[in-house]
Amino acid sequence: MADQIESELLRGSMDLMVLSVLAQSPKYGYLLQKALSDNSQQQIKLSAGTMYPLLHRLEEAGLVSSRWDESTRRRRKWYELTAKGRKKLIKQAELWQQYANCINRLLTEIKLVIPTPATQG
Amino acid sequence: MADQIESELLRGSMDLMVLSVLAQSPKYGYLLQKALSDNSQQQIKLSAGTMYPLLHRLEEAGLVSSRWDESTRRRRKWYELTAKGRKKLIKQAELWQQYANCINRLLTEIKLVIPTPATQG
DNA sequence: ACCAATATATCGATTGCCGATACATAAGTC
DNA sequence: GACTTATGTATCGGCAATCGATATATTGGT
Repeated sequence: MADQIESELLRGSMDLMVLSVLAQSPKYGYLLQKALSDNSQQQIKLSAGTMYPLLHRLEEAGLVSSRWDESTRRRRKWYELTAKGRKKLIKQAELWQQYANCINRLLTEIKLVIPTPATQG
Repeated sequence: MADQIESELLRGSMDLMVLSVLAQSPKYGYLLQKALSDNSQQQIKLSAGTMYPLLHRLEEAGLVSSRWDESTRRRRKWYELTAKGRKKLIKQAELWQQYANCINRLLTEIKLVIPTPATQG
């Protein structure tokens, strides 16, 4: 089916996607990769080289917190949203809606896109 | 009203926006800035430092062609889409739709997870 | 004479993305 | 036993996009 989405378009919204997947439930990195892939019909692949630095940045910014789990056979670092992270997510989601509406309006004007009812905020 | 959209989210789709605005009609840089701003309810600002290199890249890639107009009092460099540029735009627009749908699906799902905080024990 | 708007352009700093690489354990196969 | 694949976290270097600052020049208004 649909190919993986070009990285060009992804730039800048990886944070939003990671935050939204973590909002569903806490996850460790490897699980996050799978979840994002599954949730996007395998269209969005988050490489390890992108993901781990990203998670570290999110933690640095206080948007997620992490905790090592050594009780399992494989050591895993679990991440979960902080209260700050949830607020940020909500804000970023609203921003995204605005942004997407802008682009859709542009594309609609040149008739490349069939107008869809505006997504609710 | 709505603020200008954060550059974070914009990264990677400036090409698409510029191509779509140029698809409406040929424009020179300064006019393109105004058009993009107007078409987005002043939400998207394309700085000169971003735009000119971007236009040069698009030309380099054969997606737009340029022509100096010296007949007016101010010299202007007009840009218009090439056939290749139109094809690229159509392809990018489709890709955008896919991408936007992915994100929207993610954001829709978390709304089930983040309802009102009232019911939380 | 002065200042804002128009018009194009480059440069450097910053940052995000990603392939390559490294390391380690676990599970399955020949 | 040897080999491969999957799981799991992490860093590094290269590449490319964004943008503020800066430069240059003309036009129009007060």
